[in-house]
Amino acid sequence: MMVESASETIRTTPSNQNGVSSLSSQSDGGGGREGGSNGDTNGEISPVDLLHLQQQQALQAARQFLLQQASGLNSPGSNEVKQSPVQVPVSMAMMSPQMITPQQMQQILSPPQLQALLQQQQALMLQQQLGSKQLAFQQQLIQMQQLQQQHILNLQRQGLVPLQPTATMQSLQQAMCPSDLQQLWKEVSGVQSSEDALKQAEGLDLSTNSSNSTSAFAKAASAHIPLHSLVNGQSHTPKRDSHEEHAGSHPLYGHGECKWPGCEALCEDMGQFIKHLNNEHALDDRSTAQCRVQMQVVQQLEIQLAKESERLQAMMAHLHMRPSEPKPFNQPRDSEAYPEGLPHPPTSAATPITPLRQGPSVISSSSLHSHSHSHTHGVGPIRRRNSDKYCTPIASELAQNCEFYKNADVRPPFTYASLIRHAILESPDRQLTLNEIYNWFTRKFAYFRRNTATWKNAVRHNLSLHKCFVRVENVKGAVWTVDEVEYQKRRPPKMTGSPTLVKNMISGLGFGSLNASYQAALAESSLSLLNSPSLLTPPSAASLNMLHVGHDDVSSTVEQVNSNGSCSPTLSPQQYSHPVHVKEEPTEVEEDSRPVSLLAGVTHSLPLPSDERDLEEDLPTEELWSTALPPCVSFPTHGSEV
DNA sequence: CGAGCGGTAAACAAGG
DNA sequence: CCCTTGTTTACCGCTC
Repeated sequence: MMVESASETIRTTPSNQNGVSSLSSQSDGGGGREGGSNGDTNGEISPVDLLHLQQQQALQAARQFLLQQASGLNSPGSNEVKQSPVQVPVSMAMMSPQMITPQQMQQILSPPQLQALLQQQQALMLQQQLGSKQLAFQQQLIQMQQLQQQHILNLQRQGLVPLQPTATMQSLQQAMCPSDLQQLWKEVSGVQSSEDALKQAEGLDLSTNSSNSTSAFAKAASAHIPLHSLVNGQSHTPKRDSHEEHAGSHPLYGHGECKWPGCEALCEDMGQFIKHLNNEHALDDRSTAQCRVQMQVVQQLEIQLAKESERLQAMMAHLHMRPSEPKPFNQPRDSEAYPEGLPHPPTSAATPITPLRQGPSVISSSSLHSHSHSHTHGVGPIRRRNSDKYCTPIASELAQNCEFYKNADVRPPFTYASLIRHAILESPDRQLTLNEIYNWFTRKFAYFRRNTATWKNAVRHNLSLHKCFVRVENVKGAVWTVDEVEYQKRRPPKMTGSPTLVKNMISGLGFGSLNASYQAALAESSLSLLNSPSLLTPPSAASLNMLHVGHDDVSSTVEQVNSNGSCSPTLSPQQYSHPVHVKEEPTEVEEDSRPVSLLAGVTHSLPLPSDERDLEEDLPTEELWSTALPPCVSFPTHGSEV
């Protein structure tokens, strides 16, 4: 009835102001993270340096090209231009070339244009060997570099480019020859162009997306250095993120958080962190186990990187033959297509967009509601009782498809209550303010970057409605905590043995489970474009092991935390949140500043064997088992556990 | 068919 | 006065 129309209006109204305002602080920050990627200077000229040089040349060239275009020097007949015409806005052309700053360029040019410029000019550059000019333009290079990063941030902000992938991309760039690099840029620009077009066609409020992710993106970008070192498998830690450096010069400390896998404990300063490190991560079985896992992670990533690089080269080689053929890796953007595929964008050169039902439970569920729903609210209700409550371990689900949800405008197949709970439990203190919950939603799900009025209302509604959410007064206001007991209580035992459920679960978990997690882990470190068949290649025993563990991962982070202080699910709510531990810092910043990097992602999936044990004991929530269960296994009823 | 659940909408109040 | 936060009620659709 009126509901529909109402929702429609809501959907179209730019109601995202809240999110924007709350997160607006990040804005410009993305700018000059230059230090990271190229800052490390050694006397020697390594291949990496050379590649950087190439990059810079391309950037410089892009700038030159831009200037040329601005001054009307660009000849439309140029091959490169023909390939991907770049229209420079009038405003641009009217500007004096000398006055154009990278920032201005960024503002003037759309990301696709920028990318196109980069690629075109890079091609020109390389061909004409204009490298000799580079010294004269060193300053410009730096600017362009910043521009590039800003641009990437922009893209990420729009959800067009996954966070981690960016980091990986840089690694890849550094590992590839110039021509490859050039090609890569082409690939990216192509995708972005199309995706951009789609977005714009959709009339989506890009600003909305940008609102919350921006700072996160910035951080992610800044976090690419550690990642890079990680991917390279070198122990040498290149110049770390400047932030981290300043914050305290410990690799495991940054943004006020302990970066020990799965920890994320808040530490106000270095001293506190050191203390925490010594206390919580002393040399014990657990820590060593975590180290081992981390090593596996690194190993696996290295292997995967090699594979992906190889594949990428093959792809590029292939595409080079047929430049007209659009890059297949970009997934359909619309929310309809996504649910069909895997949470990890399944489309690839080899796998057309066939509705794979194998995927993680998400698929079945999300496609389920998106289709079964009669609501016309731009987005079907989350409605997904079965999977949510009994089947889909939200934690593992999120762990697996974190990247997917982050970038795809797909409604997560979880109830609000589940999501809220997860958000809260995932927080360091197991307590969040309403606004923090909002931020979590927007940060984790592209979907929740719009229709803010609707879902925020739903969040509040759920918080108030469900007993499992406990409001705790704080010095600085109120925070919400989870009463796990209540939460478990509200899961009726009715589900036991429901045929439907089992069916769902089986189909949901299917064989996709392991691979899904594997992909998820990789997704953390791979470009979305890397989501191709090879990702599905059976992981090594080690990786399997790791990933298997990784499954519990998010839950583990949660559970693990729980196990820290109090371990039993039967504990009182209070134990999940020491009531009066208030966060001091601006939460948005802190939250967003969390480097959502591969490292972080993988980190989550670090629960070691020991942790696994703990987890099982600690929180026999649904999260656990889907993850631990092999595909197609009968499911113990969740209710029976509690 | 009804109960229960989840999602959505909306009214309202309190506080900043 | 507006916005945020929080509570509450009502309704709808879905599943069981």
